[in-house]
Amino acid sequence: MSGDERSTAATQDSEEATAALAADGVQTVGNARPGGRTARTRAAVHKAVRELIEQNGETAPSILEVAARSGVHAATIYRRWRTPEALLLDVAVETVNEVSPIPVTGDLRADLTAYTHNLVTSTRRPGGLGFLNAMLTAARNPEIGPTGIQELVAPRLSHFQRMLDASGATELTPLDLFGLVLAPVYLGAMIGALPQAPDQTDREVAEIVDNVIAVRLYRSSPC
Amino acid sequence: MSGDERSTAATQDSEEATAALAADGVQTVGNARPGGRTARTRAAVHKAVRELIEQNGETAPSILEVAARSGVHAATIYRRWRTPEALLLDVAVETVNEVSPIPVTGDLRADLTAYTHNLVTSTRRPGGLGFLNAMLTAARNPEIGPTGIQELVAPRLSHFQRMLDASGATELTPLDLFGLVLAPVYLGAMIGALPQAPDQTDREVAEIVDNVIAVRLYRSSPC
DNA sequence: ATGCTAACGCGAATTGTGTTGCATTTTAGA
DNA sequence: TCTAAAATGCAACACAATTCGCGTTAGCAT
Repeated sequence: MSGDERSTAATQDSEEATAALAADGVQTVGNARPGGRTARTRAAVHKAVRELIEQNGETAPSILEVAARSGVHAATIYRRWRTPEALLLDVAVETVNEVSPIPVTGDLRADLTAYTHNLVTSTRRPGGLGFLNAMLTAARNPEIGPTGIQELVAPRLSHFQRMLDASGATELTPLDLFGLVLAPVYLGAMIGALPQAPDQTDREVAEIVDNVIAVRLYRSSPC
Repeated sequence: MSGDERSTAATQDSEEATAALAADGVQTVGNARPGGRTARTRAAVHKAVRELIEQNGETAPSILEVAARSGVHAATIYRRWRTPEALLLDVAVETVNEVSPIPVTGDLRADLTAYTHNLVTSTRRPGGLGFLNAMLTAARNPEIGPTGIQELVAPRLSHFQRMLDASGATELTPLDLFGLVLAPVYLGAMIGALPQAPDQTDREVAEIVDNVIAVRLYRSSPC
């Protein structure tokens, strides 16, 4: 958040998708004015949401709570985000893009290990399942639909593609990584299967990465 | 639902877990009386929930809607299930146990293929993501906690264990299947990555099963 | 069959959530 | 600087969700 008030500048190429969906409540009919006060209230609301999540753990904050904490009037929040789910999704997407970079060094195992370790750690934090929940809610929302979800996911998938390209892993697709890394980590966290001790985290991460390697090997030569 | 009114008889060993958590609103202080009318209203409510899900797709029904449709008074539903989430979870767990059997023939690939195919198909139905959502909500509920979730999942895991035992796949654990099969299918359905054409389903299923085989081979001999 | 009481139905009361009209402030452009 | 309109604050409002008290029904044990 630093000193700059304009929090509109999120991360990399995922911004359009975020703006297109999450903050869809905005009336951009005439000439929009995203600067100044608008950015300021947006930042205040986001900040309040993050703090509330930090406090309350997995219990999602209501719009009324966010309004009280941020000092922004509830009607304003309703007008801009429409529903608590949309607000949470907006914050979640922005947070993920800030917090979970996808490394591209050319060493597949190293990249995957770094990314997975980061992912596992983040799912343990209070509200760590918030992103999954926000995505799932969006996926179940008929207003958004499959197309909308894919727009949200697309930038992450393309980053995975870069990681794979850099290491020459042509046997794998971004969707494979999604299924072999993201999916088990999130659902593992969900059923509380992830180890709590930090030293066991490394073993868990290594196992997941090994699975990816195993699939890659199997596809290149089904011995 | 057949002719029998007592829907209390669910499936296999997952019943205790269901009763212990989902229907926790029941006052079992004195001498309980789960038969007769109680079972009848429970059946009516469950039936209404299923029908509403079938109609409305992914949009979760409210308690008021369920009350209207089932003919059971809303206050009664509130008293027994406390929240819509608990009700949905109750129905979801029961449905899964009825709809998704875990085959045990001794042939790992065959068992996995049958199970996965069933799973993929069920996630496509209206409300197919309802179970995932119900579990996730439960996982995020502090009242339930990690212990509660594990109780819900335990019976399924033990079934997976039987499947693995029968085929001598000692390299794999039930959690592996959870991470390699359940997780990717659910999250794949979530981001709309699953193919829609029925003939592509087989390819998708085969790919997932192959992944499991690959991991098993890799662990038995990391060539 | 008879009594005890859990479970239910009913309707009112309460709370919480989301909407709308209007005055005021603030932004972006002329 | 000045102006049109976008964004916000405010308060009243409409509506849905949840709880409560109380009388009635119906399992279950005796």
